[in-house]
Amino acid sequence: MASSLTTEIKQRLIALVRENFALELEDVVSEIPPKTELGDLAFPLAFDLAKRIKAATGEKKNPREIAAKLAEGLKTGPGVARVEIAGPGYLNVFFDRARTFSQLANPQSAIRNPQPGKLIVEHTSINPNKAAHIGHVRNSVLGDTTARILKATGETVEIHNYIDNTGVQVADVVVGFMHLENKSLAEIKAIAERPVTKREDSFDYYCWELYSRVGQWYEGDKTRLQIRAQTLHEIEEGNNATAEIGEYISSRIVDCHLETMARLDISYDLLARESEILHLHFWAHAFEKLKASGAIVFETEGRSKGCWVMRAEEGRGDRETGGQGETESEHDADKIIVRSNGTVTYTGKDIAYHLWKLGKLGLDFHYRLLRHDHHGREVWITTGDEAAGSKSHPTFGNGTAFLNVIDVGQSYPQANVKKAVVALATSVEERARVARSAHLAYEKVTLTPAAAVELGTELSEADQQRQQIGMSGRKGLGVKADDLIDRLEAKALAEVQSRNTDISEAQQQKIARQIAVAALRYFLLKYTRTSIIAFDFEEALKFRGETGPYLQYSVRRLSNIFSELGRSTDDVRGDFAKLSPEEVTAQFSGEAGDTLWSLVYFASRLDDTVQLSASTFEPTHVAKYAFQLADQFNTFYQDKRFHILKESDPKRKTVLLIAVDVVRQKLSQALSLLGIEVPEKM
RNA sequence: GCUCCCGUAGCUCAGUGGAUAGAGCAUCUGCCUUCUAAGCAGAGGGCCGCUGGUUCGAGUCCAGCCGGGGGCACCA
Repeated sequence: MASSLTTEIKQRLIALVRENFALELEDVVSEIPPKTELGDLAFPLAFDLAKRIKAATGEKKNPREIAAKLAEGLKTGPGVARVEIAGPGYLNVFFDRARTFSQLANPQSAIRNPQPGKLIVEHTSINPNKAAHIGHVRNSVLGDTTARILKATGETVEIHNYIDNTGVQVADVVVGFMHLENKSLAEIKAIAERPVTKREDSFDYYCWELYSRVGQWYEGDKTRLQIRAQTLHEIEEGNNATAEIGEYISSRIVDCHLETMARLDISYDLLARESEILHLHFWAHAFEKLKASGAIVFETEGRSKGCWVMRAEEGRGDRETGGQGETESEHDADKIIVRSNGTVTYTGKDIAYHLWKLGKLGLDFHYRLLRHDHHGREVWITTGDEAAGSKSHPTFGNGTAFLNVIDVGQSYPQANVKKAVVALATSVEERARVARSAHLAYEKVTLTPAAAVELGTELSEADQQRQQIGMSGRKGLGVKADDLIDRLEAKALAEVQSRNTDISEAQQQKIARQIAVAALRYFLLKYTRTSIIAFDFEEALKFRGETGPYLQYSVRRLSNIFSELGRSTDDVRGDFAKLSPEEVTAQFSGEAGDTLWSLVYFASRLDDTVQLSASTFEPTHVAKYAFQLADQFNTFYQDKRFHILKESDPKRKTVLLIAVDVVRQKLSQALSLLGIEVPEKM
């Protein structure tokens, strides 16, 4: 479409530069001019060429002169209406609007070129010991949306949710039940399985509160930390009563998390559990491979004596004058993988897991079908028990690269994991593929002081001065995901009921849910990954302005035009096919024509935006695009010159309807990529 | 000490080295007899943290400062 035309024009420019100036360009930079009047595509390349020509021949050329030469060769090509030289030497290209529009009018199939290999996207990965909070939701929404966008570019994506069911955080809640509440497994089960009439009764909320109490309990007497260490040890060991309790609690909490995420239309292909990584001895295999490859070495001296370490980047302190400090600072940066007592660190286990993700470990999990998600798709979970595993499970892992959505605080261990995995790649090609793996680091969600107060926290004077306050599971301070979704749904329901009295209550509730999801997902996607979100209730609960509901409302308006019209889009396309290129062109001329064209042209840029988002793993680009397209449409919609249904000229009406249909399709696609559904009524 | 991120309108944030730096919110002024108010039009509001450098061109790249937040365990 427009993007293929861009590529074509770039190729022709490269050829023109070769013919006219005997220079070889690898690529040509293009940009979108700030105003429609300046054209559809601008090339600032004449400035650069002037310099290169001078360097090559000594001849001084005016950029405008160069641009004029290129314009001469460019303006005769297909798809190009005209070419202008602007300012100090911009080459501005105007598309053949009728031709571009007609191509857009015929929706091509949504199937993209399938890409080779499989990307493993890991997201969510919440410690299974308490309710999910808004920070976890940011992770899940980023991961889910990134996966949707990658799939749209033709990638095969497998979605994993890592379950750290044998970690300290689970141990803490086990300690809470066993030592603070003196509860047996049966009693814990009674709590977890009791009927839930209000949100606070649910098990993950119970554990949220208990976890915070355990933190205080440790504070009261530090020797109690020994109980935690012992509990953790028993959980890791397995096959004992403590481990059984840990297994039960973490499994129930995982169920809660899956329900929470399902509310936001988020699901997974596989839940990979740490207990299996331990019990199936993934590390032992990884250790042999790491040793054999030289990726880790045994330290015989210095502060890491007796440990297996991964060397820091070599050549770090080369330019130092070479004092005593040099070797020490070099070795400071080495990452210990196996401690001197022979036990493996977290990073070591994570390396083993990631070797498995890429099919490089030589071991596999056993799998069992956990459930069918809200769309009826299978969700699998790992198991260490071969007998419990399914004989006919899908193939998991064996990815060409992994993408981990993990908060920015984990950058250091994540970098070490990738370093180790890349070091084990056996060929240059494989290294290149694996190197695509990335840590999709995102910033935290913090609380504004106002939000913290609203959650019932008493702030110290120092905290009141701060711009933001960190959430803390340990302190029980945070915005629980289900609470927030509940509030959004309640607010949305009130809005829906005030506007749509003619539909059933069930229908009102469904719409309210869709609006709540849109509001929350868009709220989390409108920020770049690296921006800290200081959570504010007022901001998050907004349905106006730059929000998800605004986008939904825009699509509703687009669709209403067709329902009021009472004709199908296919029908209108039939009319459109009968128009001559001249008749279409006529609608795109003049001031009104420019306005119409800029709307259509912006709509055509969805594909480019999706590519940008996919290559940078930054879903916010699609979110911003959707908002801008909706914004532009709404302006158009209220423009007196474009009252579509009242349009008396049937040809003009047809063109306007096709334009609206193009915008509707692109906006709907964008929303679908963002995980936002469009309600039937609003 | 080393390292990563952030600093743009009153607030929250966009801004692939290019043209007159944008949006939402908030404030103010208008617009519901409609394909249209979960919306639209308009107004005000900016030493793009500071100082240098590279470049035809810097909010964007480089260096150094200033301010804020992370990370740098034989923790996970």
